[in-house]
Amino acid sequence: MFRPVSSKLDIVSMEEEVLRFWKEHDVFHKSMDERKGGREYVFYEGPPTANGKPGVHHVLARAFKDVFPRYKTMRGFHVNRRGGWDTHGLPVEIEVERQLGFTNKQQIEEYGIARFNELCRQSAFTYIREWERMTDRMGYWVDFETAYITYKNSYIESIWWILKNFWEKGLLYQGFKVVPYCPRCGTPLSDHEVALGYDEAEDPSVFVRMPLVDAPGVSLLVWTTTPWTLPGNVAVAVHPDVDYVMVERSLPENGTERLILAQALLEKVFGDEQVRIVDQFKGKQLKGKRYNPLFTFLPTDKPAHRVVLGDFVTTEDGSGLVHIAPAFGAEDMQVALEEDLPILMTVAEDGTFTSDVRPWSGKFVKDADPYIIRDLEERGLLFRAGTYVHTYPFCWRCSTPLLYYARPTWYVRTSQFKDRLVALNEKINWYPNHIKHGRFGNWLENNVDWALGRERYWGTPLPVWECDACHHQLCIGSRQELSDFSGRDLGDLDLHRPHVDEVRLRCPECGGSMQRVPELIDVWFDSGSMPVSQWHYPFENQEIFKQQFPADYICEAVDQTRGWFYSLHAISTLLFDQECFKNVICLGLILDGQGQKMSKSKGNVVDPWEVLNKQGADAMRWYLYTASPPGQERRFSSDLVAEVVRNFTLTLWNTYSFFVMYANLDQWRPSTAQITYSSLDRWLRSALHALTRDVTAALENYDILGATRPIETFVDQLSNWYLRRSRRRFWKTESDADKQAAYATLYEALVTLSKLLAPTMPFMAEQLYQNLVRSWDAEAPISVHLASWPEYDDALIDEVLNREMALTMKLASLGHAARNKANRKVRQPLAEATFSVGNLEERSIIEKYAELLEDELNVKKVRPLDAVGEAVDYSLKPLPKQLGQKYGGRFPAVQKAILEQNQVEAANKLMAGQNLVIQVNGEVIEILPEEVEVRAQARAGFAVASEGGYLAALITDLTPELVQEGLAREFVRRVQDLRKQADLDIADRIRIYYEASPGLERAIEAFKEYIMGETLALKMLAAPAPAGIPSAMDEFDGEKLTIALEKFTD
RNA sequence: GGGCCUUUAGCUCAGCUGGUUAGAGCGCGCCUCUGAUAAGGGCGAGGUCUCAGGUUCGAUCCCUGAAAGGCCCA
Repeated sequence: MFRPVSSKLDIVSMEEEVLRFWKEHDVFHKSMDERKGGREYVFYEGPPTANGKPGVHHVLARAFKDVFPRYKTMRGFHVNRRGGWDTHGLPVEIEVERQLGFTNKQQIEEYGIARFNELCRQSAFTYIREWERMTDRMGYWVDFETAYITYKNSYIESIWWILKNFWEKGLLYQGFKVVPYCPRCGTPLSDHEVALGYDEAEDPSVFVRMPLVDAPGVSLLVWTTTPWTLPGNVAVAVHPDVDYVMVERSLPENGTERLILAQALLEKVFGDEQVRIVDQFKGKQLKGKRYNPLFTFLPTDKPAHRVVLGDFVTTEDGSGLVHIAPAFGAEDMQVALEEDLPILMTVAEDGTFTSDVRPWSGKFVKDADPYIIRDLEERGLLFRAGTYVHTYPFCWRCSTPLLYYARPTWYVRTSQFKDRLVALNEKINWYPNHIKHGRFGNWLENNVDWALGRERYWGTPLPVWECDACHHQLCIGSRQELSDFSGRDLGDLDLHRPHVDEVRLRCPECGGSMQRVPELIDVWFDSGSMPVSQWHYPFENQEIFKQQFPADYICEAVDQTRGWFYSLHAISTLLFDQECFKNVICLGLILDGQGQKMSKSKGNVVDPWEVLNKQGADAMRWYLYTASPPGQERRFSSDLVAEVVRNFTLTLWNTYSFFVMYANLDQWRPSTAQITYSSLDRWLRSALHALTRDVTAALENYDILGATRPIETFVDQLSNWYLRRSRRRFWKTESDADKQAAYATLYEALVTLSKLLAPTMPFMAEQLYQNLVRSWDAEAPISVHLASWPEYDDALIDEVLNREMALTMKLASLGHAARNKANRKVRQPLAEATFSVGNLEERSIIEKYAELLEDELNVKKVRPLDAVGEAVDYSLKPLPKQLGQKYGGRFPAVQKAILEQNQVEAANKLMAGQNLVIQVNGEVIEILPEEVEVRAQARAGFAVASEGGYLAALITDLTPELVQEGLAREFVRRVQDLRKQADLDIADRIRIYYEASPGLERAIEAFKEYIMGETLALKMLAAPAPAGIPSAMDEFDGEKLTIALEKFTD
C-alpha cells in the first residue's frame, strides 16, 4: 500500500512535514557526508549581512544558489555547502550609531571604540534568526554550523596574510583619493550618504582666461562653478574629437583678444556679440599647449599647466575646456594619475585655505569665492562671472555643502594587472553571457587601483605599522609576526580596533616605536578573500583549500559585478594568477507586480513570509526559476506565485493522487515483470526520457529555464492527455497486461519527475519520493536528495512517435472544435469524423490512431477524408521556407505560378506523391510535394474546423440508435454526479431507482448493461425510490428523469 | 555623459540559425467535459511585435538611428 493521498493538497503542512523529516534524519548533512570521497563540486556562498531582514531578493538568490549543489549531489559529487556571514562595514556602524543617537565620528571616539565595536559585533547578527528561519523554510541547504564569519580573528589573519603578500609584491601603496567630504564633520561620506543629501544650489559660474605661453594675445577660455579650486589648477582638459575654434573679439577698452573654446558653445558664451572665427581645429591639436597659471601659491614638482585630452569633456555647459584640480575632483585626480600631473593641496581638513594660499588663508573656501573672483578680475583674467543653479550634494547630517576632496588613503595596485584580470575573465562562464564582456568586462578594461582604506572603526584593520621616528613602514602578515615585532605573545589579541592600535612595534630600521596606521580596509576585501580566509589558509587547512579553490559555481545579483564578483576576481588574480570561479549566474532585480522597484518608501515590498506561508516554498521557488531568464529583472507578487500553484503544483499533485488511489485499489506494486506497453505508453515514456535528457543537459549548462519549463509542459501532457486518455485503463475491473502497462508507465513518470524536480522543488519531490519509492523499497536512499539522478535511455526516445502523437492531439483538438461549431456535445455519439492532413505520411497516422480519436471524440468511426469530393475543396499553399531557400529571388514568381495551377488537380497530384511541373519565365521547374502544403477548405454547410493544413469534418446526422446512446450517457452522468454528492467510495456498488419519460426509459432499457457497468450498479429498478436516500430530478433533451441510489449491501 | 539590459495581447511571458495565418498562461464573454483535478477542452474578443530607416524574394528576429523604462558607473 502507498500512503493514501487526498486530492486536496495542503501545501504548507506538506512542506512542514518534509522539513521535519529532513531534520529528523539529518538529511542535509548526510547529503554532504555520504558523498565524501566523491568528486568535488565547489560552491561559494556570498556572505550576506544579517543586520537587516531578508527580502524577496534574498530568496531569489538563495533559490538559485540551491539548485546546482543539490543537482551535483545527486550526480555523486561532494559539495561542501558552507555558509558565511559578512559582519564588518559601514551599514553595521550606521545602525549602531542610529541606536546610540550619534551623528559624527567624534561621538564614537568619545564613547570608546572598544564599546562601539562590541555593539557592532552584536548588531551584525541582529536578524540572524530571521535569516536562518527563512533559509530553512525555503529549503536552501547551507551549513550554518560551520559558517565562516568575517570578524573572526582567524579570518582577519588570513586577510593580513594576503595583504602582506601584496605588500611584498609592492602592490600596496598610499595615494590620494578624492572623496565627498564634509568639512564640518571632518569625515568623508559614503556614496549612499551622499545620495541622501542632494539639493538645489546656486553657485558662481565663472569664465576665466588662461593665456597661452607660446601665443601672445591668445587665451584658453575655461569655465568653473568652483572658483575656490582654481588655486589648485594644474591643467586644462579638452575632448580630442570635439571641434574647437579660436575667435577674435574687441576688448571694451581697445584692441582685441583671441580666445579658444568649443565651437558648439560659441552662441551660449557670446550670445549676440560679434566675434570673428580665426581658426578651427580638433581638440587633440591643443594637446600639450602650455599656459600661464592663474595662481602660483604652491610649487609644482612636475610639469603642469598644460592642455590634456579627456573623453569626459562635454559641450553641454561652459566652454568645452575643463579646469583640472586633482585634489578636488575624482575625474581630475584620474587625469592627474594618467598624465603625471602634480597634486596641489590648497585646502585644509576643516575646509579652509592653507597658509600657502596667503590672501585667503584660514577662510572657508566657499566663502572665499567672491574674493577670488575679484582678484582675477583685477588682474584681467576674468572673462565673465555669473551664477549657476544645479543640484549639489550637502551633508545629510549638518547641511554643509560637501567638498570633493583628496584624502590620503591606501590603494591596491590592481591596474598593473589589468591584462591578467581581463585574460582570466575569459575563462569564466557568465550567465547571462553579456555580463562577461559588458558590465564586468568593461569594468575590468577601465580598471583603476582599488582604494582600500577606510577611516572607520568596525572592520579589518590595515596591518601596516609606521615608525614615529624614521617613518619606516612594516606590513604584518600574521599574529606570529605581530608577536615577534612587539616582543610579546599576542596570539589571543582581538585583531580589531582599538586593541591592535595599542600594539607598538619596534622599528627594525631605527629601533624606534611603530604605530599602526589608522585605516581599516574596504569590506569588499573581506568577502573577496573568502576562498582563502574561510579556511584560515595558509595557517591551517592547506589541503582543503586546494580542493575548494576555485569555485565551480557562484551566484548573486547583478549589483555584485563591481562588488563581490570583482573582489573575488581581483584578489584571486593578484594572489594566485587564477580565476576564482568558473561559472557564475548573475541575477536580475526583483520588481513588484507592477514592475516597480521594491522600496520601503513606496511600501510595495513583499514580505517573503507572506508567500511562504500561503503558497509555500516550492511554488515560490518555481516561480522565480520559470518567470523569466535569470539575468532579467523579474516581477514578483503573491498572485503570480498562486498561478504556479494552480497550474503546475496542483496538476502534478492530482496526477499523483490519482495514481495512488487506483494503485491502492488494485494493490499494484512496482515489479520487474515484462511489460507490454501501448503506443500511448510508449509515447509518454519517449517524452519522459527526452525530458530527462533535456533537463540534464540544461542543468549541465546552468540553464535554469531549460531545466524547469519543459517539466511544466510534460506534467501538462501527462495529466491532460496521457491520463485523460488512460483513465479507463485504470478504472476497468479486469487486471490485464494493459492495466499493468498503464500503472508501470505512470509510476515511472512520477518517480522520475520526483528526481527531476528535486533540485528545484525539493519539498514536492521529497513527498512523491517518500510515498512512491521509500514506502515499499527499504533499500532505496532515505531521501530523494540522496538518490541518484535519473538516467535516460536514448533508445526509448522516439521522435517519430512524438510527432505522431502531437498530430493526434491536434486532430483531437480540431474534432472538438468541429463539434462545438456543429453544436454537438461530446456526450452525444456521432457516426463519423473525417480528417484531412497535409501529406501521405500524416494520413497514415489518422488510421493508426483511429481508436484513440474515436474514444476521445465519441464517434463511431474515424477515417481520412477522401481525396476527392466530400466536404471540402483544396487549395495550395507554397511553403516559403523550402521554396524561398531553394529559389531565392525567384520565389515570388514560383509562388505565383503554383497558385495559377488548377488547385484541386494539383492538390490530388501532390497528395499522391507526385511532383508538380510548372513554368517560370520559360523555365521548367519541378515542385516537390513537401514544398507545398495542401489545404482543405470546408464547403458550405459542413461541420468542420481547420487550422493550417489540417481539417476535421463531422457527420452530424443522428440515427435513433445514436440518440438513445446519447441519452444513456446523460443518464450515467446523472448517476455519477449523484454518487459523488452522496459521498460514496469510488468502488462502492449501488442500487439505482429511476423514473423516466418514455423516450429515456427506452434508451435506459437498451443500454442497461452499459449503464450498470459504468456506474457500478448491481441493480436498476424502474420504480420510485424509498424515502431517505439521495435522489435527484432533472430534465434534458426533452426528457424527464428522477433518480435515487443507495449503497448496495446484501 | 558612458556601459549594459528591456520594450511582443489588459497582465506575465514564449517565439529555435530570418520563412505558412506571431503563440502560451492568467483575466474577460459564451459553450462544454469530468468517479483524479482547486482543474480540463472549444469558440470569441484582444497585437501598427515601441518608432524610423536599411539589408533581403521575405524582418518580431539581422544592421543603423531614435524613443521609453531599468541597472551600474561618472
